[in-house]
Amino acid sequence: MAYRRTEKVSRRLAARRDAILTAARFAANEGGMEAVQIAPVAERAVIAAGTVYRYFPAKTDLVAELATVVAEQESAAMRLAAEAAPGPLSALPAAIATFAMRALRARRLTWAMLTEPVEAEVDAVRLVYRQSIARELETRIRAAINDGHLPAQDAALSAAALVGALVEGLIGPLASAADDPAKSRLAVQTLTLLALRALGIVDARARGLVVQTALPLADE
Amino acid sequence: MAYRRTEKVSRRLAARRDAILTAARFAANEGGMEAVQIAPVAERAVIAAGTVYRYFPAKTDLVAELATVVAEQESAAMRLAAEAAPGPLSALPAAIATFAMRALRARRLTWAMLTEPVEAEVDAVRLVYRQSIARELETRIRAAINDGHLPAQDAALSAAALVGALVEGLIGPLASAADDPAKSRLAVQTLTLLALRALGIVDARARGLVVQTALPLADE
DNA sequence: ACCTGCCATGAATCGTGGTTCACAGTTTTG
DNA sequence: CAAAACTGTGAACCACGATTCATGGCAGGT
Repeated sequence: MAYRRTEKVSRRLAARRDAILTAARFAANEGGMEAVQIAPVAERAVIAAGTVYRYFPAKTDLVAELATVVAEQESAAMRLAAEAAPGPLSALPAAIATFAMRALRARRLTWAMLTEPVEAEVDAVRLVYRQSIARELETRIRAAINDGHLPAQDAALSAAALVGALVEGLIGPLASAADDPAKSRLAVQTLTLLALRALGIVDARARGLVVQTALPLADE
Repeated sequence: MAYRRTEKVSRRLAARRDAILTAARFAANEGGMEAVQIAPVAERAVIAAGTVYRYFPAKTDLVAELATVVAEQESAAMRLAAEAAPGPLSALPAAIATFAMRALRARRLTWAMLTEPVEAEVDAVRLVYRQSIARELETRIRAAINDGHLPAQDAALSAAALVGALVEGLIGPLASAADDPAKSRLAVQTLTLLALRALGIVDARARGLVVQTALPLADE
């Protein structure tokens, strides 16, 4: 035996792997999925194209991992926000607005992960992200129903619909929300309100909840 | 001078052009945008690949025309349904449900036209479709607001959000709506209800409207 | 019938981007 | 320091799909 991977080397490898993922993420947030190409990503990570394949067997795997990472981060943020809320009712706007704000901050990435298409393989992979977001919402909707804050409804369907509404309203090609923070904030509020009403909370009440929810454009 | 295009020939050319468009539409509804490839489309239209280029200078143009045609058809259907309604309030569920039902009937096509991505060029072209649908809804929303049936709101934003909600709920990758007509019908109703609530109609009233609206799974 | 163009054809060409691989450079161990 | 095992490189390879074009027909006019 003549070689065993040292701790130091392991760290370097891990760092490089991260660099690749980060580069991919950057690319996606800049030019969408089509920009996630091996050569450019490699360049950004300051390695050779071939090297990428030492870390990921195929591009699909790279994208898959990217989707997983982003999905975890985003749903964690939503969960955190929801759990910080005083009750299941106010947890709803908290989760919704959190998703909305974060989506707005990295809109191209969100769009790429959620909606922008690609080859079938990659598409399948993105399901992960979509699902984790929807599931997070679904959980909150269920809780609110159980507590009697919402009329009975198909929570999964409502959750999916809300994801669609938020994405389309905020970052879809029709979205006007500029980079202007004031406008963004307004858009988030408007859509949160719309989402709450969609779930069956009457307008007046929903407005109250939206106002209550701080909706700060906080940084991570 | 020795040749002038005859009426008969013109007709044949037009027919062939239509055949190509139809083939493309078929392909899109079957395998999404990636299936809209020159060779397969040509084969379906029973012509050679090269011939397609006699009718459309580039694939993008073909897709563009397809998008235009579909957009016109769909928004016309929505308009028709809305105008047949007794008033601006019931025009809303009519337009919404019409879109929903038709989207469901040709889900892959709708998805391809609306959400599935592709190269930037084609993407730009699809905007036509998206916009025409959203605009149709927007018109109805405005009317309902003017008549005092809805609270004041950003009609364009609401319209975009609704398109997103409907698409995501009905034909998104998370949608469960099977081909089972009963389930489809239920999904359409559920989402129409959700959409009405989102616009600010209270649950009970919205339910009434949904029931009123025939929501038949009619054919064109 | 016979020129004169338009029309259709489909094999060949091109461009793009993922993937491979023989070779060069590093690390680890004895 | 040499051998062994691994890691990095980037040019070459491949597959795929849009687009072109030389060629073979067909229709329209004389």
